[in-house]
Amino acid sequence: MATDQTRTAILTAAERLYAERGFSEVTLRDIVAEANVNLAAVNYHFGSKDELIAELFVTRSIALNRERLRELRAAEEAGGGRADISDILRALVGPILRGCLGPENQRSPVAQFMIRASIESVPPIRRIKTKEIDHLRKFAGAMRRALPDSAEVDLFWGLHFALAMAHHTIRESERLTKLSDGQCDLDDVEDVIARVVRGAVLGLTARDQAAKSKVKVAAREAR
Amino acid sequence: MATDQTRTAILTAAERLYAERGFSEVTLRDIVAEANVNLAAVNYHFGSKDELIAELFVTRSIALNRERLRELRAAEEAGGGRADISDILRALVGPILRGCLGPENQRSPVAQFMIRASIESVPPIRRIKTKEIDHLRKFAGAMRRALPDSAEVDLFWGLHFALAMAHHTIRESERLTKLSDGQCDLDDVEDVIARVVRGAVLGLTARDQAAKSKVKVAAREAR
DNA sequence: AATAGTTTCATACAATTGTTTGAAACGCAA
DNA sequence: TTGCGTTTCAAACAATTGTATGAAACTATT
Repeated sequence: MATDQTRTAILTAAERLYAERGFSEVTLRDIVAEANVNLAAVNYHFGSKDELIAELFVTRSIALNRERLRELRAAEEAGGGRADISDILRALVGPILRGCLGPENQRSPVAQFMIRASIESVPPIRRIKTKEIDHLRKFAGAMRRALPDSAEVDLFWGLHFALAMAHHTIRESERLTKLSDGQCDLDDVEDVIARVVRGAVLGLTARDQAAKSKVKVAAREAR
Repeated sequence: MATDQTRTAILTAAERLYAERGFSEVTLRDIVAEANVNLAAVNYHFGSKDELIAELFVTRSIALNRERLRELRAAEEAGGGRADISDILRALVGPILRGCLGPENQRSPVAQFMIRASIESVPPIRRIKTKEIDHLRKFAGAMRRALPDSAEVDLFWGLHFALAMAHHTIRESERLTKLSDGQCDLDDVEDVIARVVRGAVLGLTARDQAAKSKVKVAAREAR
C-alpha cells in the first residue's frame, strides 16, 4: 500500500493547478510535471482526466458540506433547536470563505478549487452538481425555523444572496483590492464573513425598512 | 463593403455559442458551422481566435458601460448632482440584469456573453479587463456623494456586494429556480433588480442595526 | 531465489485544435 | 472584356490534447 504516493501526488498537484489556472488551462502533462510522475500514471490510477476531476470535486464537496452541516447543527443545538439566522448563514458561508481567503490559505488551494468548480462548467462536475441543491435545502429549512414569519421566497433569495456575496468575494478578491486601493482587507477573513452575513441578514430581517424604502421609491416614481 | 455579411455572421454565431457553452467548449469549427462560413474566414477577418473574442468583449463592454453611465448621469441630474443611492446601484446592476434575465432576453445572448466573460478567465479578455475598474470608480464616486457620512471602505463593499448579487443571480438562475421550486421568479426582471438594489442599500445604510448586530455577536462569543 | 502481481516508464496513437496556404471565385473600375 | 484587389474555399499544417501499449522495474509472498 504505502498510502500510494503517486495517487496523492497527482491529486494535490492537480488541485493546485486547477485552482490556479482553471480546468481548461491545465493539461495532464502539466499535472504530471508538477507531481513528478509519469504521464500514464493518471490514466492508470484514475482511469481518465474526467474521473480525476470528479474525484477531486466529490472529495472536496463532501468535506465542505460536512463542515457546513457541522456548524449548522452546532448553531441549532446552541439555540435549542432554533438557530439564530446569523449563525445559520455563518455556517453556510464561513467554511468556504475561511478555506479561500486569508494569508495562510492563499497558497492552499483546497477551497479555491471548489470555487473554480462552481464557476467553470466542466462536464464531469456538472454531472454531480445537482446534489448540492439538497444540501442547500437543509439550510433553507433551518432558515424557515429561524424566521417563521418570513415568506419562503424571501428566504430563498436571502440564501441565494449570501452565497452570491461569498462566492463573488472569493472570485473577485483581486479586483476588490485594486478598486478599493487595499482598503478592503481580504486577509481579515472573519471581517469578510461578518460583512457577508450582516448583508444577508439585513435583507432578510429589515422588513419595516423595506416598506419605507418601497414608499420612497413609489414616491420618486410618482413625480 | 456590403456591411460585410461574413464578419457579422461570425460575430453573432460566436457570441451565441460562447454564451451558451462557454469559451473553452466552443471551437472555431463550431463557430464557422453555425455561421455557415469557411473555416479560414475567422483568421481572415479577425486575425485569430483571441482577437475575435477580444472584439466581441470590447464591443459589448463598451455598450454596457455606456448604458450604465447613461442611467447614472440621469439619476444624478434628477437629483441635482446628488443621486439617491438606490438609483446609483440600480444604474449599476440594472443594465446587465435586464440584458440577461427575462423571458424575452433568455434567447438573446448579448449580455449572457458578458457574464461568461466575467466568469471564465480567458487570456484575451483578462488583458482588457483592467479598465473596468476605472468604470467602477465612477460609481464609487457617485456613492460617496450620495452617502458622504459613510466610511469609504463600506462603500466599496456595498458596490462589490451589489455586483455580487447581480452576477450570481444571472449565473445561478437555474439553480435558484430549482431550489425554490419556481418560487423565485427570474422572469420578473424588475423585481430581481429591486431585490438586489434593496439588499445592497440596506447593507450601506442600516448602520444603527449594524451596531446592534455587533453587540449581539460579541455577546454570543463572550459566553 | 523464484514467481506473481503491481506500478512505472518511454513511446506511440488517434483525435482535435488554431492557423496557414495557394488557388479559385468574386466584385468592380478602366 | 480586361485586369486587379478582395474575399472565399478546400486542403494541409504543426502543435497539443487525452489515451493506450508493452516492456521494464519494483514489491512482496512463497
